[in-house]
Amino acid sequence: MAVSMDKLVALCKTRGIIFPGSEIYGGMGNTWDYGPVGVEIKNNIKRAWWKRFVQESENSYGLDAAILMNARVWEASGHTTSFSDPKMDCKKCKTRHRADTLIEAHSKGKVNPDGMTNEEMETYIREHEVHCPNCGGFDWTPIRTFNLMFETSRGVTDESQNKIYLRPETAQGEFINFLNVQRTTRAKVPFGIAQIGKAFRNEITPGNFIFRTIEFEQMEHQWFCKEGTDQAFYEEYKTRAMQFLLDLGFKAEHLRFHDHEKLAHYARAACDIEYLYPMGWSELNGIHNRTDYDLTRHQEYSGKSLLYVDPVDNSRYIPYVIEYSIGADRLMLAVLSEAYDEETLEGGEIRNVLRFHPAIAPYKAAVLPLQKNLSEKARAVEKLLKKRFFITYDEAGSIGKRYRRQDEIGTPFCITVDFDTLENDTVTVRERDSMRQIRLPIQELTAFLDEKISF
RNA sequence: GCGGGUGUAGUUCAAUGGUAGAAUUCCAGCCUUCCAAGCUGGCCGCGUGGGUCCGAUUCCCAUCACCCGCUCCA
Repeated sequence: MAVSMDKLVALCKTRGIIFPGSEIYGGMGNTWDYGPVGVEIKNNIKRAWWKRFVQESENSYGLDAAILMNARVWEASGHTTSFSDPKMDCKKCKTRHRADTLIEAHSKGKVNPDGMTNEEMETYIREHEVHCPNCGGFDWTPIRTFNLMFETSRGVTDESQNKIYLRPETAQGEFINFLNVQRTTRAKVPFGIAQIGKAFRNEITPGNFIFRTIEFEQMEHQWFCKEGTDQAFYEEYKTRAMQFLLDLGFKAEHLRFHDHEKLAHYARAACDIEYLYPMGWSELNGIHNRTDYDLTRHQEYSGKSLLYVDPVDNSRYIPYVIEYSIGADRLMLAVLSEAYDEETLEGGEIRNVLRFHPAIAPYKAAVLPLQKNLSEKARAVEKLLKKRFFITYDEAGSIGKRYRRQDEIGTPFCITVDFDTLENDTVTVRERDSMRQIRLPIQELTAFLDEKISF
């Protein structure tokens, strides 16, 4: 059953998963704060990804580069000049359009506006009489560009200010540290650099909850390889990226590949994995063959050699890069949508259940005394398990109510301490999905949970 | 950013130009031996800022946020 975005947002807010940003000041568009439960889920997602793509991955290394970088980085990457949308308004029907999209559509793809300046695009549209696709009118405002990079400044006085940017993507951190990582790890091509970090885009956007936000977190794995091997690695990454999602518990029918027909000028191949979000199919992650474009540009702009010297045959070359990139917040949204379930009870009442993979669940288990006068023993069990796992404790209300509270935030196991526990040190372990109960000795709980939550 | 709509406890929803009411959640107590039981008590609200008015949650303006389209892509 597909969940509506409204319900998901409401559940996230009431259960401490995600709050609207700056709420007490009336909010701040397209920003969201992860609450006590949400931050655990998100961290678990990031941890699972890191485990798969760094810890268990062949020849892969982590990195955490600075958000603020020398502004020249963005000149080299092309963001300073081209990372802005050239927009024109139709004066007749008041709709806004992208100039480059208009040109592309008008020429049926024969003209590539990527390299055109705003003046050239305006001239093209005037000379070819490109009409408004909405109302058919031909009365455009001049192009206005919206730079998508957040600007700030370095320097304490106005006079000494230097304009710098919050990074609009994390990838450049991997590219500019390519040789640092390679030298210090003595890695041989092919090897990978992974990074999880925040990026910022000053977009004018409807958000769709955490799908598109002005501040977001990317998880990226750049694979540096020799030209000629690139397309094989590209295909391999498509498989790996898909397998990761399936292992997290995504249903195959909620995922699909989308190969890009239209490629960025530097790219050799590009493909997305799309997910069926509450608002429809949309991108979850991207895999791009970026060729040697990025490293070549940085070599050119920095004046520093970024050649890799093959220690075996002493050949020198700039590696090709396969980029695998997935938005942590988008994956969070997808995980929440996928986990969301509604159960209709006998009385017709509907309750929510979040069915996360146990590795992703915020709390691995809840410790519940059957009655309040068992709390001392229950607290002891909680204390024992807390050393190893993220555990919650609840003694308020009936046992059934407490089971369902835990279901709603996706806790996979409830551990109930009852009067028999006092006699023989065993507890009831109730599983969220099956609602089945088993009896386990307290000393076996750690091994039990360890096995269940592994990813 | 443009066009349309909406803003009342944590949530769902009332009422009102004269000090906002319910259900539920939550908290405390009683009760309670495994799937939202019951009883008693309690906490919490008119998005923000102006204006009109003796008086504004209510009328007007602005602003902010959210929803639906345009737009966009990690």
